Amino acid sequence: MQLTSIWRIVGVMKHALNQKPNYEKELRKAGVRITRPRRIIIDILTSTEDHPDAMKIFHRAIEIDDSISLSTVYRTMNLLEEMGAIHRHAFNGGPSRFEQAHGEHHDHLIDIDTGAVVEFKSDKIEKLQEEIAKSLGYDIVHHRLELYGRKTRHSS
Amino acid sequence: MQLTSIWRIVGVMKHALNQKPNYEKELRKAGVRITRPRRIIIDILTSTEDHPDAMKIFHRAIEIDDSISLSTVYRTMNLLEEMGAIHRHAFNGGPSRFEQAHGEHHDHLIDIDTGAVVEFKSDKIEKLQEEIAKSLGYDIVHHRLELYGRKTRHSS
DNA sequence: TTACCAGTTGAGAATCTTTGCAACTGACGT
DNA sequence: ACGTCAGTTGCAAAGATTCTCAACTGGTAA
Repeated sequence: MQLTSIWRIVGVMKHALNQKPNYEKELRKAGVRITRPRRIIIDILTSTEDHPDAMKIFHRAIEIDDSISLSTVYRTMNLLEEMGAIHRHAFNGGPSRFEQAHGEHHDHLIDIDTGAVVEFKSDKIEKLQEEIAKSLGYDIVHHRLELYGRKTRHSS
Repeated sequence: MQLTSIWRIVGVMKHALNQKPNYEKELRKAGVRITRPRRIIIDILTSTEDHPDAMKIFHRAIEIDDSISLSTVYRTMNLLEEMGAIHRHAFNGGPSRFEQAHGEHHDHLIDIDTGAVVEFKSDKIEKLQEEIAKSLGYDIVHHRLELYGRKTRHSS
């Protein structure tokens, strides 16, 4: 898998660095209260490699503290998404699934046949986005870029 | 509002041209059956300027044919979204709202304070997307780019 | 360490969206 | 025109997500 200067596969870095960002500190700095349910949910998200949906997160959470409610899971997912700490994916009508943002922003390429997600990042695209927003009179707070594709068929 | 070569505001074109794309023909060509409910829903979408949610579309639809069901509205919205004929927007937890794609693909800048949507298109960004997908071994089927921003504050 | 209070939670109701299935209907060939 | 059948539909039920509100609890300041 080759890397060029305009983008790189963040998934690679993720495993290479293998260190959890300190979300607690970050969130606190942003004025978010760190409660017991939130700490547990964040722990679950930072220590998994898959893309669980709300119900799955809920089940893992009540194993640690069975007083946590599903509402809180949903509320926390929305909060973390707004804070940019996690990303949400939705495949053909199914429930939303989440993954941590690994501290760094990145975009997604979704395989429409398998649902597999490849993470990548392009500074060039981000720069163009800034340009566009500026000329429309806006400052970008965050963005979402999802490419939906299918594996290239080589001469069959 | 100035236009440059890298992007243009599609919303402007929309009003300037003011002509409905012939979705029926397009969809038929793509192998989609044009049923009575679908025709009605498409008519509603192509003749409105706002961004109605499923319930609103449903109510407008049953005024024309009261046998149409809400499920069909939802199913049709999903179908049209997959076909690229409409776009879906979701603001802070509320129900999804839809708008026709005006035949041409375009991206969105969403004002996080007001929910206002500005449509734009950048060929440069699309080209970069193609490049990235190709080097990851994929062909892009469609994509979604949403910028979330806030009006730039000028020297106050 | 304590009291305070705005922000958060749990529980369940409400809302939004998808699904299963039997009945129905476009599109196509005759 | 007519029959056929895969694709659609309406309905009801299930599933997913948000909301309401009284009770609770982090963070802050005395």
